[in-house]
Amino acid sequence: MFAATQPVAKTLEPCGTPDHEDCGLRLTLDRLGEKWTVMVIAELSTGPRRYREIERALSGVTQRMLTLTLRRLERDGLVDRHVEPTNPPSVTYSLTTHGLGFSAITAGLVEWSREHKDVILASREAYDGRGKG
Amino acid sequence: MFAATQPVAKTLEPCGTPDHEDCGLRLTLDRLGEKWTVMVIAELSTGPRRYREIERALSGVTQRMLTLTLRRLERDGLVDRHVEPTNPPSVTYSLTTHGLGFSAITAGLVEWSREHKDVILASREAYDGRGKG
DNA sequence: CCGTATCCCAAGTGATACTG
DNA sequence: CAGTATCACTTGGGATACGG
Repeated sequence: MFAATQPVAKTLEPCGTPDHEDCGLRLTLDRLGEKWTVMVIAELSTGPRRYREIERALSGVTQRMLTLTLRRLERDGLVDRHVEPTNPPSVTYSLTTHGLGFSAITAGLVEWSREHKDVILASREAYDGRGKG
Repeated sequence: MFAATQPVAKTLEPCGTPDHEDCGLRLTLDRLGEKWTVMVIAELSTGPRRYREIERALSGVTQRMLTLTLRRLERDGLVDRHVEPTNPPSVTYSLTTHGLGFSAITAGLVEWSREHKDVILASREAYDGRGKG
């Protein structure tokens, strides 16, 4: 009960310096900031999926964006792409070991978001409700 | 050693559905995706700071972006803004209890990023190095 | 000291059409 | 099935100048 008024999360400090680029945080945030990344990771976190399966799971995604997202995740070594040379071809995506660790991080994010959704929304309403007395 | 080939992070699945907007993940990701959010949180994670102190700590930030970032964090209830009506005025920012929890989440992100920076960079180089034999 | 107001550009994204 | 190509739009963010 004493920590609330006096924050003590030293872990974060080294990345607030001018040298923050060097700590690699931007690499992660750039990926995370993209619209479909977490949902793709989420879909793959329960097992390998084919392109079409991911597309169907992510309501609203365009082929362009799905492919872009998958390519970037593959480039960063988070996702593995396997092509079965049938006709028509069958392409399967899965998380790498590296990607699996990433999915654990995002899982914490998802959980926190779900738990604090209402707090955030309420806070916004209160904030926006100012302007008169 | 058995988990690497068969991912099992069920926690993520509910947010990959078409109803993903409802889980509040987007609220968190929108904030996180912004360029200066994590660095502001990082700076405040070790204690309250005045506007000018944050500005100096975040090399390269403009007043416009710093103010924008702080306002959005305040609106979401993550940061508290305290004005001391001196002349000239003194404004102090600090993490709320809510924000402190958020900083814990981002701390995990920072740590993971630092540990995997090299893996990501190497993976990119390997990926980009394709095109010939 | 602590902001706000404008302008402007680049990047992320969506829509749509086409292909091996 | 699994993409690629093109275009057009919207938003984030930097530069700069001004104000209480």
